Amino acid sequence: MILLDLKDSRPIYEQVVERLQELMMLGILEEDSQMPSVRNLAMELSINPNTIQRAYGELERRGYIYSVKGRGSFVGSIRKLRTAKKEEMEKKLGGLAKEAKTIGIMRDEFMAIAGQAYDGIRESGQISGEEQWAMNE
Amino acid sequence: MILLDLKDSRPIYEQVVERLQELMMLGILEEDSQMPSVRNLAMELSINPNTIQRAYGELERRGYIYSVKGRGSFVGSIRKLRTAKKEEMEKKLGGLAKEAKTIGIMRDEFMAIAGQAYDGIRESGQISGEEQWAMNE
Amino acid sequence: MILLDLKDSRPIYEQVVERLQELMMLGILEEDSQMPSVRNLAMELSINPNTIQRAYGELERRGYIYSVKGRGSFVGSIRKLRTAKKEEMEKKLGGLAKEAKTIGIMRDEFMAIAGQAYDGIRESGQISGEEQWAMNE
Amino acid sequence: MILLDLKDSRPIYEQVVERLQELMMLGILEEDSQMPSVRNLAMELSINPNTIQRAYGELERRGYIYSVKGRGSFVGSIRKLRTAKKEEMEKKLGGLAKEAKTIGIMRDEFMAIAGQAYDGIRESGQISGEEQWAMNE
DNA sequence: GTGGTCTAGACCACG
DNA sequence: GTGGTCTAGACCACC
Repeated sequence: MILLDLKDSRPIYEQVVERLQELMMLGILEEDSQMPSVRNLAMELSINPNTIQRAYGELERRGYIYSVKGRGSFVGSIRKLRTAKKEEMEKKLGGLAKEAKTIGIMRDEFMAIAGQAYDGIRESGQISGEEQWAMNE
Repeated sequence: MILLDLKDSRPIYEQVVERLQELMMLGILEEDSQMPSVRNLAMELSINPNTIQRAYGELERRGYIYSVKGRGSFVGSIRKLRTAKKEEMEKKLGGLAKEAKTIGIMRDEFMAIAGQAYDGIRESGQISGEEQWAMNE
Repeated sequence: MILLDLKDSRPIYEQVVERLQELMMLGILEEDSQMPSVRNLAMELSINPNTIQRAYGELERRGYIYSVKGRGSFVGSIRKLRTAKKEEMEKKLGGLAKEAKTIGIMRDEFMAIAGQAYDGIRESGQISGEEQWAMNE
Repeated sequence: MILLDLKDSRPIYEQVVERLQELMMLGILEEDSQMPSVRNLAMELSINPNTIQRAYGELERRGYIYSVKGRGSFVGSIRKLRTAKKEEMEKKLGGLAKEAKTIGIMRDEFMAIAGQAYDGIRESGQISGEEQWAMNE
């Protein structure tokens, strides 16, 4: 369920955070259901529990999960988060648009690229062998 | 010509790389013209020559400049670079589109956001048109 | 009578302690009356008896209740407790005042904030007056 | 300059965060000045660098400092933070007021306590021997 | 030298 | 069993 790319420059804990967010957005991790325990998930991904701990900390700070000592971590209210996530995306798109302008890409061309980007998504980065497979739900 | 933001979390060499790319795209640094020398540029920006060295290394690796031993570095073929840069942008947009899909944003909505992003770019304290000069070429 | 919020980050035993203190302050649990037995209360709240045990331990340590071996736990002298509780609050307020001073808040401003805090307490989704009952005494 | 109370139940990194915030608010750590390095501060306080790292991470997240890899950490814009801090304080006071109401403290009494708290601040918790002294500026 | 990430292993509070 | 904190020591990217 979670693929780690050890070759990726992004830190592992961030990859975990992002992937778990996706799983919630997709409804695979349901609201108020219990998250895998820090230790279990760490074992399944063959990484250190501290790394998972940090990922969970991030998720809690961002409101995606809530944790209770001695009981576990649980999926938070997803509806509220979806809008926040959307705003975040708008900001990223804004940055990209700005970049496009500086290299002389006009509006029409930019929109064309965007449309084509949305339509033809071929799994970026064909699975490169070194990736790890873990956590079969 | 180059503005460094020391408060920016991005490494300095990366800021230099990006800004130099822009200057080429805008035609301010012309094809086959000579780049400023490493030590000169370093002095003008008041940063370590190693940092410029690294920036130039990056630019060469990406094909933006070519160096001739004993003579200096020169701007590469801009036309080729512009297409490369555009492809890079397409890839980024693709990633964003993929992300949008996972949280349930449909095509129409995505395009609307993209258009709005291109049109209404208000950047906090942006100096557009007449940029500040930290280095006179 | 006691509402537990499993989503609250505070430990359950602490929620129980606080709520029982309130019930005494409000006179709902009367002086020298018998407290519910550990196992009864645990069953009614559907939580582990150990948790109630710990809550009672805390209450006894703080002087809110006293236990008689073989007979049970009983509510202590409320008058004494009220003053203790008030002192505790004074200490907290003192800490807050100290903090206020360090960031340059003057007396007038501090008092204004305090007054406004006492008057306008709008709690999100607060059930005031007729609270929900999780346990009928 | 920074006192750690190892007996305090609050985690060390949090004590460090709070103390550093105070030092900024008091102007002892000036805007845009460089913070002590992670390793140095850790050594001076005789704690693990990771703990300082975490404290700095918190401070950066909250906007109190900004960090640049390879250069160091620097004090951020304090003016903006002061207002945020004040709002946070209002919230705390609100919680305290609510608590006061539940135990039957009326408005007049609450205000009296608040005033007295602001006036007579005797350093809470006389230095208890076990505290550590470190980081003489 | 700097900050940032990760691992390994430990201890604590909570249920 | 759970999450949370801390230590010790390592490696990396950056300047």
